[in-house]
Amino acid sequence: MKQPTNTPNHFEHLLDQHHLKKTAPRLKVLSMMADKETATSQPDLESLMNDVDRVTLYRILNVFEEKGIIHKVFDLNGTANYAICTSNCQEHRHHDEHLHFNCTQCNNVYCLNDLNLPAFDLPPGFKVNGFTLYATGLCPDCSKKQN
Amino acid sequence: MKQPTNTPNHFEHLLDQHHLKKTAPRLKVLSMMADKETATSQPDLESLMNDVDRVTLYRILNVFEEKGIIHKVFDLNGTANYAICTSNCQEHRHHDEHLHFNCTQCNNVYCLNDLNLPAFDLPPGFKVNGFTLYATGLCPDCSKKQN
DNA sequence: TAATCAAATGCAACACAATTGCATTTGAAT
DNA sequence: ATTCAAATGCAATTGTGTTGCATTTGATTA
Repeated sequence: MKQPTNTPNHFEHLLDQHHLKKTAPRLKVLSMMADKETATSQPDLESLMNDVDRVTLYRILNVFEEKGIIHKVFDLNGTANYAICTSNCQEHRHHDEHLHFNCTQCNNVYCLNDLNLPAFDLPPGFKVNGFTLYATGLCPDCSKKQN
Repeated sequence: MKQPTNTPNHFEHLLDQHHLKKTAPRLKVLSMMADKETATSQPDLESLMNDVDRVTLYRILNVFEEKGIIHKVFDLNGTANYAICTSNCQEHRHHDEHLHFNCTQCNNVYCLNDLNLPAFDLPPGFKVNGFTLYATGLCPDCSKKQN
């Protein structure tokens, strides 16, 4: 029996798990990011959270990232984008070893989790902790519109 | 017979090739970035170029990137880092399909060009233009100091 | 080598992202 | 209901990057 991952109940459970108080701003951030196929940019989040102070949003994003609830990825413009981690993320040790696809047209960042990445080699001396494959190009939507 | 890639002469040639005027600030940017194993962060560049206006630096970095002379990579903090492209880069079409390694200790970004990346698959509909593998962990230097 | 002119630089001002310190509020525990 | 650390809100600041315009400079050509 699978747990639902995008219900208000799940969000409260998530905050409990990480010993974080269940506050309105935090629950709002989670619900804003859920149900989105793509990561949410900081500017988008800020306008979505219009009744919440900017500083509060930054602090929420920071704790969420530290706790492994969300992860951050920078798009082609250097803008921070945030997405809820699907699984395997722990405090101070993310396992977001998936593919980030950044569309050059709509600028959306897709987190393609179900892709298993191939192994790769590093020169001696480098100790890898985590990695992501970052690809750019056209997403399905923009690819269609192109024709 | 191989051409040297980090001499003042080579830099002038590089600017000629891309129809850019050989100016003092531009040559300085190139010499600052050359001979470095790692990419140079924007803040570092700015303090190294202390006699050059900030705006000029930004404009130089932008044309160099457009022309394919350098490429930009964001580190874990979202700070822009710049490195001279080794080869294969053309205007508006970079081929920086190499590994970027970001050390979590010293924050240095290594561009490991000689590594050939494995192939990977994408869900249908995505049209890939370019990609980089972005890894985090400890670089050889920090890895040594750790023990 | 002097004149010319677009290209490049410098300066002032601005826009936006992100942080810090401190006062106030609030969720959870007693 | 009371309490208190945790979380939020507010004011101010720092840092990154951009825009418009005046000035300077490198390459061209006379």
